[in-house]
Amino acid sequence: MLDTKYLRSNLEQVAQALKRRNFELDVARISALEEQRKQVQVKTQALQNLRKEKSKLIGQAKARGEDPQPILDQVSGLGEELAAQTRQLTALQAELDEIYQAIPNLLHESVPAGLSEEDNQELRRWGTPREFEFEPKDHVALGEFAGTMDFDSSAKLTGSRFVVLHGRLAGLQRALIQFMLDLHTTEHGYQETYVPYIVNKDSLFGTGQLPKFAEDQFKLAGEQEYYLIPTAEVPVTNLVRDTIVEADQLPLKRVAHTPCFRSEAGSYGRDTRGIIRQHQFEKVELVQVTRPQDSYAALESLTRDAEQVLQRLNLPYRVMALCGGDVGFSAAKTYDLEVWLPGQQAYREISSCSNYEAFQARRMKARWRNPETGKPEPVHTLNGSGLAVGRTLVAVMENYQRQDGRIQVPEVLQRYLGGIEVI
RNA sequence: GGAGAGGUGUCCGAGUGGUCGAAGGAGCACGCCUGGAAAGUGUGUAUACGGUACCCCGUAUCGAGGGUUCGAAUCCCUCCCUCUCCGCCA
Repeated sequence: MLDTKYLRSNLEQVAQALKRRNFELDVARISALEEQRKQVQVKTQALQNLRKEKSKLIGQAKARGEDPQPILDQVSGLGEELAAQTRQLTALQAELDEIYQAIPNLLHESVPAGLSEEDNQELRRWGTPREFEFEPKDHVALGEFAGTMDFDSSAKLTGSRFVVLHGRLAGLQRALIQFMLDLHTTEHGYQETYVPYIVNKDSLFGTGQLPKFAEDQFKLAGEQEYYLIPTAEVPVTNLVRDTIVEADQLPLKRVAHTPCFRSEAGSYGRDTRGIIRQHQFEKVELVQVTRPQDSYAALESLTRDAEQVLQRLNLPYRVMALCGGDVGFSAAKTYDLEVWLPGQQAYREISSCSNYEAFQARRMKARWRNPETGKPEPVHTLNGSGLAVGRTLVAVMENYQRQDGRIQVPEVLQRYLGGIEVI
């Protein structure tokens, strides 16, 4: 959510700024509604004031043992008028809230112009794609050859976009998770956090998945309105919802491994082969909560923390600055890490690191006490995958494959697999 | 699942129909005291929206939503959460 005060007093500028992300703001409608709201609000509050004054007089009259009837006569009919005004005000506010909640975050000035992912800007590359002396296979072929990646079973158990991993490959995924958690907790200063995989709608609203992206979520049946988490960003960031963090507690740096659940509505044709796009996947997520002045430095360091995982695994990647049209709804700026996949002969997204500035914090009422003003002010929130485990597994399989179809175990992972070097 | 207690400001905590945005304390900020500090002491210290404009004024908010009433933190209903005891259970 944008700062409504700022939005109201800078409507035209905001509308102009939002064009960079291809979003049309209905300035005329908002102005008209706001004007109406103001009128109704002033009238409502005047009536409330009148009621309060008269009620006070009644109380005082009664205390003196006088007959309050004359004053009671004065307020007859006031209740209905007030109720009508209140209904109108509530309706107007609901309409405005709906509009405001659907407005995406403002972009940081450094975000490159552009409308689609073709306009994303490559910032740097690391590593050199390996020269194969044979035709490299993709992860599906490798997994099926070894009998460790089983789509027949997952289709039987559940349906499409799920996978069953067997034996050493399942172990390799577990090793990746542990490696990532260990790296971020021991070398990058993140505190490991375990969180629920089911959250309520307030949490999803706080990070911006609701109300606009309800169809992307798995909603549970039952009396409670519960959802499976689409990413650990939701429970971990919402830890600071409705709280005031002391200045000396910032930055908060948290890392969590969770499964993630996404309906993938609207991506029916895409990435149907393999485990690139699944309804359920593992992810290690980095979350930071910072003072506003620190958030862009934090975005750089958080991105480097994610990059470290790829570097230690010796996987070639590139860093992309997403263009205005490709930055997500809640983010002000996003870097994507794309890993080289020999099976696809392409760089594919494996991490997305974003600064949300105060956008999520305002929705969540997550604040810190600014020592300079003494006032509670919204914090800045950031998160990034460090990394998407399923896709990292794909990258390891494809980059470390041997001609015989077996997979060399990256050195940093061997200690997690009892020292074995090949699976 | 059964029985009971409770949810109030940054925190603790009083308040059971009217003068309550809310006693008291802690914390924090500023001042006094001090060579300096501690102690002591004085003052201040919620958020949102609106009006007016930087001086204030109004309205709302005491877990959430509804109701009763001229008037609700206080009474009634529904829901959520926390704690204690019992039962069941990984």
